[in-house]
Amino acid sequence: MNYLDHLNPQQREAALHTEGPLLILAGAGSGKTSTMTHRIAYLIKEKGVSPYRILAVTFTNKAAGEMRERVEALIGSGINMWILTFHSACLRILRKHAGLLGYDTDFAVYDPADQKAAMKSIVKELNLDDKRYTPAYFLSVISDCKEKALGPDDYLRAYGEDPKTKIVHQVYRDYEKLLKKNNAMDFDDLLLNTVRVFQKDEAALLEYQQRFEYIMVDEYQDTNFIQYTFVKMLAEKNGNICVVGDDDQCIYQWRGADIRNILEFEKDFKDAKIIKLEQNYRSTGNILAAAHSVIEKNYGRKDKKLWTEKEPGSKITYYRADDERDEARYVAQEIDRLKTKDRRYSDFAILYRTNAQSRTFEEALSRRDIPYRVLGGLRYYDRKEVKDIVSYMRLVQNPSDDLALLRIINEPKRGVGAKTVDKLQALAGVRGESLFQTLTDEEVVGSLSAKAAAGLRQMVETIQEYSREQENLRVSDIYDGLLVQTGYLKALEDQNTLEAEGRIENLMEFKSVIYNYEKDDGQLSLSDFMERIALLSEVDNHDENENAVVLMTMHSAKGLEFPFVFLPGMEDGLFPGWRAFDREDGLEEERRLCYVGMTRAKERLWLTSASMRTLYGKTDFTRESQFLREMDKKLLDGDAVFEKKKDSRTPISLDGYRGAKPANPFEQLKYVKRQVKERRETGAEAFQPGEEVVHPKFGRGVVEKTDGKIIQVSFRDGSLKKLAAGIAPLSRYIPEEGKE
DNA sequence: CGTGCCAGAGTTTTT
DNA sequence: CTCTGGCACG
Repeated sequence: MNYLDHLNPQQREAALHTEGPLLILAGAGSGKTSTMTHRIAYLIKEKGVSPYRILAVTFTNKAAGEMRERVEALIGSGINMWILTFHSACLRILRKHAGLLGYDTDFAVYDPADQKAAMKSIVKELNLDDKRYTPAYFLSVISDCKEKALGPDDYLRAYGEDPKTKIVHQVYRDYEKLLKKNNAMDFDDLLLNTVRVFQKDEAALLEYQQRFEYIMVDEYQDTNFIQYTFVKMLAEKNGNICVVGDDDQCIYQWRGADIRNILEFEKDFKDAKIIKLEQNYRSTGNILAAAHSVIEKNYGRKDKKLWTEKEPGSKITYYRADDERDEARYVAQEIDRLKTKDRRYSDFAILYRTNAQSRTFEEALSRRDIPYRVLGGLRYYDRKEVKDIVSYMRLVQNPSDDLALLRIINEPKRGVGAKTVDKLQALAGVRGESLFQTLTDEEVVGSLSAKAAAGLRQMVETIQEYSREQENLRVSDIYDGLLVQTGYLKALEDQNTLEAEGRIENLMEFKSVIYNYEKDDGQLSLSDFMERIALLSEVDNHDENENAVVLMTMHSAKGLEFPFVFLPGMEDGLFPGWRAFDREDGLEEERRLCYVGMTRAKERLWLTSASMRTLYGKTDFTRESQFLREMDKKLLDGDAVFEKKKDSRTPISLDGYRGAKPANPFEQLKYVKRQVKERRETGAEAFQPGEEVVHPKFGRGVVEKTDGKIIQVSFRDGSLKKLAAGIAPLSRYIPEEGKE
């Protein structure tokens, strides 16, 4: 059992406690994956449990992949064990049992873009006022319902009948009908329908209950009602359920995650054992303490406090920027400063609250030639060109996929407009066949305009050809063939714009995704491939080996860690976001998000804010974030949060604005803006004589004098250099903790 | 049918 | 600001 030796006592206890319900409260960075994988290894190796009888569910493909890897490292590879995401586990079950609900087992999985397209057609059909009722609105209500296992009628019962709910009810029903007709399920259906199968078919439920003697659930704090139900049904028989989570990291309540699932685990499962993992192996003491000083302000959390054997490390650096560009400039500068040769760019992460913040950082990083990668935002397979080509592939796989056909019927342009499409749809409806079927009828096609007919014939032929040959071709060949033969690639090339170029690049990138899958699985079939990408997200695509600074939202960063982390935009209204004040526990969730963000950092953490920020074209003064105010100030360094500490920059105060009091806020704003601009242009923003600075090449030094344009610095190596202000990569020297 | 202009909206989003 | 969707015009 020596492999359990690396575990600390609590971890080991958790790994050894295999029978009965177990809740592992695993704080950030407390080695929960290690604990889980060792627990699995213990079950298999020591208790002789067949891997076949173990189910481990996670939320992300990444987490599942990592867990599998680490289990295999412990007990050898090639194990037939279900280590899957909730969705892929359900997909597997449904591929077998969906017939029970009136689906073909080769049903399609609709991603959000498909859902939106489907919903749009419904809203259009019902002639609803699409100002008041957007597809997005209905989809969010429906998703909400499905997470709570409410069908259309249940919805009406739960929310009462009024004009509005009646409309939603109607739309919900139509949506369900449409999906069923297209033999498709959306993401929420995967879970809901699995539960329905279990409810409907006792034998099926029993099959899985008996098979899975041991069940493990990761990130339990983020489970919603339907996931909870799924787990509970499966675990009811054996009761050997182990859930791992951290109520402090529940950041998806707005998506239906129910924090009560973890808080009330002991009530749900009698005689549950609870083990807390409180030793943190990730962050330095100061980072941990600062994060704790924030999260402890929350009510209703399980009492726990992380500790570490690590040294306190540097304090948290706080920088109050003039505006968002100054903020980005500062971050880029800090990265330059700390990117020494034994560091990689991928050691740095910039984690923001909203995707809209990424742009300024991209600009600042490019300016310094710092490589970076933005994750999230527009998702990979949400990009138009990827979506288009995937639609072609879907058609090859299943020509009667009307939604896919509609998407690409005029992409590239074939002279098929709305009128033609309406006509074709009507015809297909009357004949009771799919659109594609209708298009194979030469008589129908012949009646269209010459241009449209020619284009469609070519398209139909291509699809049919690949459809026939898909068994004999590699996915990448199908992909290439479709791009060329449909004229899609050529149309992009002919555009000859920067945008089209970017799209082509994305298509090439997509091809390398395909290659990667083929490398793993030489026999990869088109349907295998489609299955995999259906449940893929961009963060899964993140290549940790790429040497680039990582930019993403704090939400996406959950579960990741980086030596150096920047949390920009620490301002009331941005973080916590102004919407957080609507909901009772909105602030608490934002605070948890702040905790998640801070605990991503291993060595150093920066918090920044901008005193002025332009968002959506509007510029406003900001107030430092409530979370900054809550944080233990002893742990902060750099610009003062509450009292103005020594700040080498001349602060832009309104003192210089004495002329026109009583001050008009609008005039004041203009004044400050002018000052900021002036500083940026003259580069006079930063340095005063006597100030300690640091240069990536010359090292540390002291500013001798400056006229705003040229800064004269005497460096420690004895050299005296004249540097161009605003251009030379000079930064203020920030002492490390414990030194000087 | 395709393009170009304007109005309106814009947290977070594991699958 | 910057993306999207609807509508009018060529």
